[in-house]
Amino acid sequence: MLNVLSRSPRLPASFYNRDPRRVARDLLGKVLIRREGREIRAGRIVEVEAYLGSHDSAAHAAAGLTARNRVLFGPPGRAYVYFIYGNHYCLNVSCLPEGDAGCVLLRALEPLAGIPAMSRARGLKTASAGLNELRLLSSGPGRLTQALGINRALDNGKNLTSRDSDLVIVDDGVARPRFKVTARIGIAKAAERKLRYFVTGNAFVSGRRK
DNA sequence: TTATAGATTGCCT
DNA sequence: GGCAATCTATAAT
Repeated sequence: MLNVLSRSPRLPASFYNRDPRRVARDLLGKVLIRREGREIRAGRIVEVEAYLGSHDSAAHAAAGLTARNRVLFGPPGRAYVYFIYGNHYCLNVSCLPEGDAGCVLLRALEPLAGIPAMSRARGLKTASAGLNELRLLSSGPGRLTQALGINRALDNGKNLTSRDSDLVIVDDGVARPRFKVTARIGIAKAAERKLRYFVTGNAFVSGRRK
């Protein structure tokens, strides 16, 4: 597993230099990897949401360029990490060329590697392989960042397409899975827009899985 | 300077 | 299913 993932190619900047809705769909089935020397923590992306630019009132970019959201207006393929509800970090990837905002929020991963390290980072007692324990690792946007040790000071603005980055998304050759599209979770504005994408039938998808 | 809402989670009933 | 915890970016005063 580790060898397969280590050999897998990173997604290039051109992958992210597109409409966030297209990027969101195509990220399903790809693998997010945190490298720590020879060790890695990794999970397959099974749930995402697209956030658009100024015409999407739910997006942080809707208010225009600010100190917090400047990464969204930068080049594609960068990590946009923000702190929310006084407790949680959320990880997004910037899309579209410099000057155009837009991103994809990563909402859930299926754990693949580094599970004991993820379990420790999440403060869970057991590293057991039961499905319930595994779901607690990275099913949810705040959970997956905690599991991979992602925070704003460390990772905001990081180039996910760079060779020497310790945070990357790779394509390990698994075909894009079937997916469903629904409204986004936890937002009040533009709540009717169908911009959430998740893998059909996957147990690691957070929230409602209809 | 003060107020408020928020792309969540986990614990309680 | 309900709701408190916890803090910061941004809006309002």
